[in-house]
Amino acid sequence: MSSYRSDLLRTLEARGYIHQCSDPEGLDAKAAAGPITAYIGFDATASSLHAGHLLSIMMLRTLQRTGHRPIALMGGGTTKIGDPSGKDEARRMLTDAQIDDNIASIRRVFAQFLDFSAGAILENNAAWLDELKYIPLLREVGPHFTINRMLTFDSVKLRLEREQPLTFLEFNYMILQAYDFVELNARHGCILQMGGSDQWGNIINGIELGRRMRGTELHALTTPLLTTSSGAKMGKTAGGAVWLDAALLSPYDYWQYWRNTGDADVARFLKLFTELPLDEIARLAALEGQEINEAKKVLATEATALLHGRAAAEAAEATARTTFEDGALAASLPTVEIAMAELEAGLGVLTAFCEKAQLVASNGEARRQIKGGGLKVNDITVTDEKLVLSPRALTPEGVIKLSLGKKRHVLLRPV
RNA sequence: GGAGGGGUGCCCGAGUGGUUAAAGGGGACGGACUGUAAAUCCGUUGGCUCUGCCUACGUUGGUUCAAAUCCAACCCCCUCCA
Repeated sequence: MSSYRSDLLRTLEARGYIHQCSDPEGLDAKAAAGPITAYIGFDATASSLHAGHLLSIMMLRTLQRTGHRPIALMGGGTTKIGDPSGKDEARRMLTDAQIDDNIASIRRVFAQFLDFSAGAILENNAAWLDELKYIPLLREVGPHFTINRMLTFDSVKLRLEREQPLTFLEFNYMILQAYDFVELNARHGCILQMGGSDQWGNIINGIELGRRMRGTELHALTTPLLTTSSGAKMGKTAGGAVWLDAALLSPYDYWQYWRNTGDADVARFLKLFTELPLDEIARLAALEGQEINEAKKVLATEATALLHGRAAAEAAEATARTTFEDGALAASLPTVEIAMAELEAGLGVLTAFCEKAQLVASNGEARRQIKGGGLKVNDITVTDEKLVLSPRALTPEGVIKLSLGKKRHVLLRPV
């Protein structure tokens, strides 16, 4: 298997990043001969990237670490179209302003993973797509695409087969993504586009277009579609998506996400989402039973360190240790401040959990959780929804610990 | 423009006048078991000032003691025809 000569492909292969590659030998030869430039495109649909994007981000990072040049392409232009791949319905239209906002906050994530002072490039395809003129584009690109072939792509076929509407707007997406590849080749000598396996069709279109328009040889490399071993898509958790933004998901919660990885996924995730040497990972992966929890902690800390920094990662680990292993009260748990006067006046449990701590979405949910034994105050299960918290509930540390289930805790601190 | 089909809760999907906050499944959350895992089992899954009230089955009106269910108009989607 490890017949690759280039450091890049050897690393990607060994760590499990490769699903499909258009021309492994050819790409390997180029990567072995000298630095290559490769890109991955990112939608600007949401205000932050989430754990589902992490695989792509790590791939760009690996690229740079093995001596090549990564381009993170913001889809400022293509997001206005909407990729129909894998979707039953067109997504709602975003305004230009929303897209710009999203891009601004997404850029910050890349600053964590890539070194722009060392050659990494950040582009936004709005820079060229917005300027395109319809007729010239049609004449330049149109002849290279046959409708016959476009209809065979999964993204299109799926919609047609399921009798779901596919608008002309979305139908154009693949053309623009193909155009991006050719444009990046012209601008930066980019010869490789990477992405998730669902992007294969789109990437191949870019390769074809490059060959027909310019006679250049381009390459595709996709990652496996990442699911947990239980089949769920990556990147969902109790509170929603696993955002790669401390403002949307705290480093502590991010650490918790990785800490709760299923046994069957630990080795795979260590290879994909940390930069530990493979022999160290092999040692961790060999742990069994309760000991595998050690491997999960390493995974959580390493993954968190990449995104939020080593200090934040270790702080999260320490908080978790105090809370779960020592059963003690960690002052570093998420904390919500309330007015002392409010507490003195008596604070209803429902209000405390819902309005203050926001552990539950409504008073009704708080009631249900109480009936199901899911809420605790200072580690004592709440049995009466009419319970009123007063300053007497304060622990010696001067806080009240509210818990939903076993894992989610919030401290109320009167001020 | 014409003919037909369709729009139900987070998602899928049943329901064609009252006992329907609405079957079933999925997902999600909680509990038990554990190892802060998986699998399994159990419970919950619109809101509130909660033995009651309010909001909800594309939108707006109407019929009726009573509508997701009947009628009208409108909006959107699909199929075929022009």
